[in-house]
Amino acid sequence: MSSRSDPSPDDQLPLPAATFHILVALSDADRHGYAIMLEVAERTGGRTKLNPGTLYTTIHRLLEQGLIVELDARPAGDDDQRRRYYRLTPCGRQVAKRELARLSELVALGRHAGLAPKRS
Amino acid sequence: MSSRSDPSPDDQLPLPAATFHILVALSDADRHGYAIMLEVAERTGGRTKLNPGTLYTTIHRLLEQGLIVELDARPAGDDDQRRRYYRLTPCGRQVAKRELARLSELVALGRHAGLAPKRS
DNA sequence: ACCAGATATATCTATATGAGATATAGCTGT
DNA sequence: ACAGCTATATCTCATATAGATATATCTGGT
Repeated sequence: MSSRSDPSPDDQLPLPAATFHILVALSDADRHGYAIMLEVAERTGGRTKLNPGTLYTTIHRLLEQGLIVELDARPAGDDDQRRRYYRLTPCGRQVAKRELARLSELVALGRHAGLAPKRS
Repeated sequence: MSSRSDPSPDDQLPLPAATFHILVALSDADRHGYAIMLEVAERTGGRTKLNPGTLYTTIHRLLEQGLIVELDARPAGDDDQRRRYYRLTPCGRQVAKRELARLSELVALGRHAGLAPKRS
């Protein structure tokens, strides 16, 4: 799939599904990888589960692309040294917003075409 | 990404992006491949364009999965023998609906997390 | 009738993404 | 000390998409 003649922040759209889930999970709090996994499962009512392979390779890609950053310090009260915390960058938030807008249009498209969703 | 413990019609969710676009394009009319391409471009305001590689390989997959069927006869008035027309099956429509519902939940998720889309 | 260009389908290779398995180490409670 | 959960990481394989290319058919102009 291609998206336009792209001189803009839409370059990386559409986002892979796992990527979008991770950005959403980070949109309201800094989290470590495993917490992202749990958060996605919870928010989707268990319907979508990231597996480790997808999760960590996607995290690495997001770091390279500058959509998220790793924090130096753990939040106060957390001394589990294994955890690595990540935060959405302004750029990452921007991309997530654009993707949400795109998905939103997609949904509108489907509805107008007569594909009313069962619920929601 | 995985979707549950699947004894149901959600087996094939989440749909690849191109797949969903094709199903939507077929949801209100029978069309041939090239027409699907144009339809998707038009419905998305030119923002999403299927290229031939993606289009035809996806069509073959959809035929195998029984989500669409190829029509024997061309619509009256069309004598372009190159065209191959496709129609959404009841099963295909069901899957498209489920996918729409899933996307719809995704959008709701993003909104609640504070990612308000710019427009729409 | 001829030709150019658009229409239409198809296939090939390469890359990106995701699933699933496996590994390893640090925590927590008993 | 041990079991089991938490947490990150990596490997291999399958699938999905992009992009290039090929080829045939149709349409309009001359």
